[in-house]
Amino acid sequence: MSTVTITDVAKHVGVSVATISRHLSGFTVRNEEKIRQAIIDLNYRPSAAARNLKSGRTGIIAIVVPDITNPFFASIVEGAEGAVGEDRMILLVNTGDSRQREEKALAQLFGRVDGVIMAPLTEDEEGPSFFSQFGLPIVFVDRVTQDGEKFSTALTDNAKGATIATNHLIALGHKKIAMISGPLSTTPGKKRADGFKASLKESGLPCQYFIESDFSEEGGYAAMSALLEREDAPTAVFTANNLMTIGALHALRDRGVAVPNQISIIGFDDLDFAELINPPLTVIARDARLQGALAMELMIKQLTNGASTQPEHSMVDVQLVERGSCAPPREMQTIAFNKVDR
Amino acid sequence: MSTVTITDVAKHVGVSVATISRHLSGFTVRNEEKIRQAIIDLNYRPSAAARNLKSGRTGIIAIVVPDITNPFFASIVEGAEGAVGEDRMILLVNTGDSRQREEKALAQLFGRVDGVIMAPLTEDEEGPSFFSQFGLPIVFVDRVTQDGEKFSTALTDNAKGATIATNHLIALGHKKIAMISGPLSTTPGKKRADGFKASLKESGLPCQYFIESDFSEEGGYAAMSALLEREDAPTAVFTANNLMTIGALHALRDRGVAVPNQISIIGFDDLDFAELINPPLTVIARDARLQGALAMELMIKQLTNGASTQPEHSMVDVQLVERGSCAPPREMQTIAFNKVDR
DNA sequence: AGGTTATCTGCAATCGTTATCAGTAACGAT
DNA sequence: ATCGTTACTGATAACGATTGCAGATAACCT
Repeated sequence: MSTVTITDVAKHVGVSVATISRHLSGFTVRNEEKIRQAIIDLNYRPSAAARNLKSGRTGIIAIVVPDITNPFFASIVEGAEGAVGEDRMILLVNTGDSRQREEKALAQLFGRVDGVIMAPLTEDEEGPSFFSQFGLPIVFVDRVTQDGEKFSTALTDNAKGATIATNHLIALGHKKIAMISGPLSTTPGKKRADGFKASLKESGLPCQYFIESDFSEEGGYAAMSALLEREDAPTAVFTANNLMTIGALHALRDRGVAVPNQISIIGFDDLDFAELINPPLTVIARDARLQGALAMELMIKQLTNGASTQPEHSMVDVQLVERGSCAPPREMQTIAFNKVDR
Repeated sequence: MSTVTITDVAKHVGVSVATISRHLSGFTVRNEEKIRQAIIDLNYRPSAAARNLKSGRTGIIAIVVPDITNPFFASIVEGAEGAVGEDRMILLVNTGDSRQREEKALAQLFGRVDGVIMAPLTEDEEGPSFFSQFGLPIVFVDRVTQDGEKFSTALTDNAKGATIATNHLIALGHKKIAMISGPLSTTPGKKRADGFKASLKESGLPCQYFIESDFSEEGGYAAMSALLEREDAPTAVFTANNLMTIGALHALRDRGVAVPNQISIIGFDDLDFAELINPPLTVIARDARLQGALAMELMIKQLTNGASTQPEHSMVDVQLVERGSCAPPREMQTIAFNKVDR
């Protein structure tokens, strides 16, 4: 427990501190064996603080996420963890969706870490980027800020995902398609909403069931409830992230709305239990772990190549996982019936 | 990007470094305003490394968990995050269920952090506790090592939870009750198994469907599959954690076994979507966030009171959340039927 | 044995900050 | 004018490691 330093080891062996230091950094020294033994006997551990001070490196990479209990971000972190390598560690910061905590964290991180992988809360930044003032290497994951181009990024093909989801519903015959969107101030919020709207327009459908929510379970619940209360309710809904999908499903359940009989639903981001619910949930899936790993690789590349490195942009693909929560709209039958009726 | 030090600020203002340092630590100095301005102009940020070296404190508390993608541990982390306070940060280490990574992490953590909150992989430790060799303040959360008594702990009332679950099934009339258990080498694995076995014994029931698994989704799937293949399959099953519950549910679904009609299931740990599956899942729930917060509080107490502090042990309560996955066994009817038959 | 390398060694400076200590200026009281 | 008190300041020694430099030892060759 005592604080045994390199000097103690040197004295114990009878050599200078320089020799011990050299041994530690892998040089061959004369009393190799004696030193090794002394280190064990004294239970010596080099002071990380002193090393940092000399070298200017900490061997720590920070990951800043808005909400660690969101399985998506947990997977990002896990992926990054897996790619971090032997000689570095990860410092996790959970900003809890608070802009204030995000700022404070970034300020505190300076000097404590070699770089920051982050999913910023919002793209809306007044003036020159808030992040430029810190000389820290930054890699954006999942989300970027306005001037994100200047940094390396590991993003998802959001537009494509939204397009696939929307077209899937359109192909099934839906005309009244709703979207429960994330905040348009975030990258995925904006991009997914854009993809949705573009798909509707391309098919000549009006965009009349668009709700901007907040990526939270509660938000999804509220938005779904609002949609269901409309006189002319939609027949299908695209929820822009996992949490809102859960919220929406709760709302549907609470009101006894049958899926996909009365309403079809497709979510962005797969869920662990998507197959367990009734009916199994159709989703747009992506590899979050891979995305986290990519972000870490970009960071490490930047760290090893020095500040001169050009920013790189990687993107993970999305894909449609059809299960059972989407079906043709009930109106299809009604319309057919009407035709016969005439 | 540049590396502006306290000396630069001192020169810029025309005072000594000592004055700047004093200003930074809150003393009143003469050129207050000038200094403040210089700090902004030069964009000076005190070097954390140098401060650490002087003070011996880092302001960082590590949390070591086996698997961050497990929602339970994610909540633990979130709870701890919430209780960490203004002037400290959290360093997350995900050991990925690897003993090797756990050891390495702990060694690397030394000197980098002021304390460690950890959920160790296993209780089985040969010889004197592995952790004693590090002079780090340690708080165990959810799990302990053999000599855990010497450290502060924030645990769950595992025995009580298992007892409630088992008795719930017994009260419904089940005789053939299975348990898909976690590793008996872990605290929750052992304690929950003990509670299960004690409950059976108390009711005079044999313990013939006990499977020791590994707290993973795959493990739960395999265990459930094995149970279903037995000639004399159980009528109820108690799964010892969230992941294994998910795995078991998948196995049931894949084989088309009806819940709770053919088999009842109760899980330890609530799940976000427990209400969404069909039927809604009955579980033993606890407040993981609270547990994480408690662990952090114990750590902070230890840090502020110094090493002299007596270890404290806190425990979070559990409770039964009845939904729809448990019902009386079908045999009840069969038996009645058989009797009539004779 | 002598000379020339090739290795290894210790000394001391350095990283950026804080703590100690002695010192100076300002001010009021005598 | 002198003294004592208060309130601040600057120089300097740590904190524990790394590293360039110069010197010492060993190894090698003729």
